[in-house]
Amino acid sequence: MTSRVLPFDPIARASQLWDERIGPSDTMAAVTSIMRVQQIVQSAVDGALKPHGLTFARFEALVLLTFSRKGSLPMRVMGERLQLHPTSVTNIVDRLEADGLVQRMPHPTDRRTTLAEITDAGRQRQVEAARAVTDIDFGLRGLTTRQKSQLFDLLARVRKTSGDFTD
Amino acid sequence: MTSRVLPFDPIARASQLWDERIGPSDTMAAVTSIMRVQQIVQSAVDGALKPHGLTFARFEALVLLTFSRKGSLPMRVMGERLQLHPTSVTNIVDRLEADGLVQRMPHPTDRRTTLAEITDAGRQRQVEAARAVTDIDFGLRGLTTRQKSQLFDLLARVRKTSGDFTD
DNA sequence: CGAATATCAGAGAGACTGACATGG
DNA sequence: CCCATGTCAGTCCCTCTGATATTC
Repeated sequence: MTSRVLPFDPIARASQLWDERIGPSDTMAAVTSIMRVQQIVQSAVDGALKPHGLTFARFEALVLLTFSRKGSLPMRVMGERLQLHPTSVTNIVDRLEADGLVQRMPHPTDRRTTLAEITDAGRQRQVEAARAVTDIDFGLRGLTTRQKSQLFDLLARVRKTSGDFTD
Repeated sequence: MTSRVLPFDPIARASQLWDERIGPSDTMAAVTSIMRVQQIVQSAVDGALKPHGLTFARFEALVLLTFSRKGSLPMRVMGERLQLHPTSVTNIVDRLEADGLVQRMPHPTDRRTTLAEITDAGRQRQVEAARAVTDIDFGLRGLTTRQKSQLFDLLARVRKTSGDFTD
């Protein structure tokens, strides 16, 4: 990882140079920061989930199914909610099913669609995994509850403007 | 991409259920949002850079070299600044060099280290690519300058707390 | 018939591990 | 001798494209 502590903020420095030589740097600084923090968080979460045989994407799928009324959802709906490519859904459900955490079931009325149903083992694993990630605060450190809420609000604007949802 | 507009915010909904069934959801909501926005931005930026034969990672490397005093940096330093794994630096410089945008040079005094030096073609490409990404605002839409600055500040706290830098 | 759902094969990206050669 | 630097081979995860079978 070349995990070394720099004596200055590399993004702030790049931002300053960008401003001097290219133009307004507010967008560039925000975007680069998002990229880096995503990397920090992803790495922390994946590390915490590894002992439980999950990645963040698989964990999210498991949580989504846990939260669903019947413990099952059409694969297409999973893709919508998690913003995943259809082939990614297939892949993720493959892995979860291979581990016995999820089971593919036929849809009762529409024979095109496949339901992914969480198993008892899946529900159990979800609880353990949720504890693992909350124990490390999802790798998101240094923010108060209020600041996390601000962060969420700012990012929600971006998601909404980008067409993820309306409301 | 299953690019469909949902009539509600999927993260807000998941956050509410998380709160009811698992515990405080502020961290989960913030982290999930970061993941999603990173995906939005990455996809937009990579799309804008594709016609120029660059990815965001390669673009960042090119910019870093452009900003350097001598137009060249040791690979190790590039890894530090861009927070990249040594093998990723090798990979990225490989691609840039294959496209003639960068040139590997021996270090004048330390024969262990290799310098990556930007070429004239590299500088030119960097200018074109910078225009391409700024034209689409790096895919970061819906925020004012002030909000982008807030976002940067919040994320800088996370980066600093996670040990990216001190100052 | 056209559209929707899911799958598969194959490509590309970057991250990481472990091993290695070279040199300070 | 130990450590630093860079490379290589190989694995993993996710993403996307294009093609396909099935069903609505």
